Amino acid sequence: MSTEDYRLAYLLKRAFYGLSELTEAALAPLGIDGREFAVLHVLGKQQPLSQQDSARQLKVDRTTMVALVDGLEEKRLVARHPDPADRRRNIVELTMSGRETLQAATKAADEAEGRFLDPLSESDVEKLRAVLRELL
Amino acid sequence: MSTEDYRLAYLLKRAFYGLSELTEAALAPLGIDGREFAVLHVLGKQQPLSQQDSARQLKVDRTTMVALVDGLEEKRLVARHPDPADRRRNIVELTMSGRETLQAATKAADEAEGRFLDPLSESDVEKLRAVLRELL
DNA sequence: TATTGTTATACTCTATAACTATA
DNA sequence: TATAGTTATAGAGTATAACAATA
Repeated sequence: MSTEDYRLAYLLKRAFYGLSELTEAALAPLGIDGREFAVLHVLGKQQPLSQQDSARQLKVDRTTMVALVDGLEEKRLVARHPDPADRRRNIVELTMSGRETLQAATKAADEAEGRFLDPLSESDVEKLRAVLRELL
Repeated sequence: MSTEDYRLAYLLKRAFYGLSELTEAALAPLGIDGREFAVLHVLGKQQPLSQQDSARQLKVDRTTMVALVDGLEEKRLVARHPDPADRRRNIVELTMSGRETLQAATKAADEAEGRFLDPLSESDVEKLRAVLRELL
């Protein structure tokens, strides 16, 4: 029952990495990792997006996005094609298989999240989400 | 006011990185970064510690710890000496300057944390800490 | 001139394997 | 044999700079 003055940054880091580990393990059988899931998730919410717009939403560099989309395209989960309205841009869209994988991945990630949040009451979970959203 | 279904992992990551950025900036004038502060903090709570024990508490690899202690020793914030009871071990201790830096760094990090948590009420802050501790 | 995507490159952080010295 | 610290090395993940195509 010690007061154990953990730094907040330490608590947040441990929580993030703890959840990430569970999520990565849950996604592995689907052949994707957490970063790829994040891309699919963003595209699932708002399609179509250019690579640059996707990168902005994920807060990653556009050069990072190239490699990320390369990987997903190789797996046939997304497709690129030039934007007719501005041919400098690549439109990135989920394929049929990408939509299916997104759905399965969302279920797997939700289950991992559920296990991670198991020690908390429903109201604590809601409170945690609300407080974290407030901090954005 | 949209429901904006952010993934929990995304919220935790953003919170962690947001706080980290503020903390790194607050520590920079003291000549240390967040990881070095974490080492000083652990040593401040429980001294003396071997390198390996410090590494375990910080959940980093012992090879990572070598470089970390190298840096802090160069800055004369910690000192290493062999444990007389077991000469394979290095005892790591804060120097006088290390204690002073730890004190100043704690103040700076607390202020950064305060700014980060500014949008929350006192009770929300306590709740956040409690819930995160519960998740460990 | 500015922007998008791309490539090559470099940097940071971390971990693995092999070595040494001690136990 | 096993452990603590060290070193060399390699692997993620990310960012910077430079270039081609397009606006």
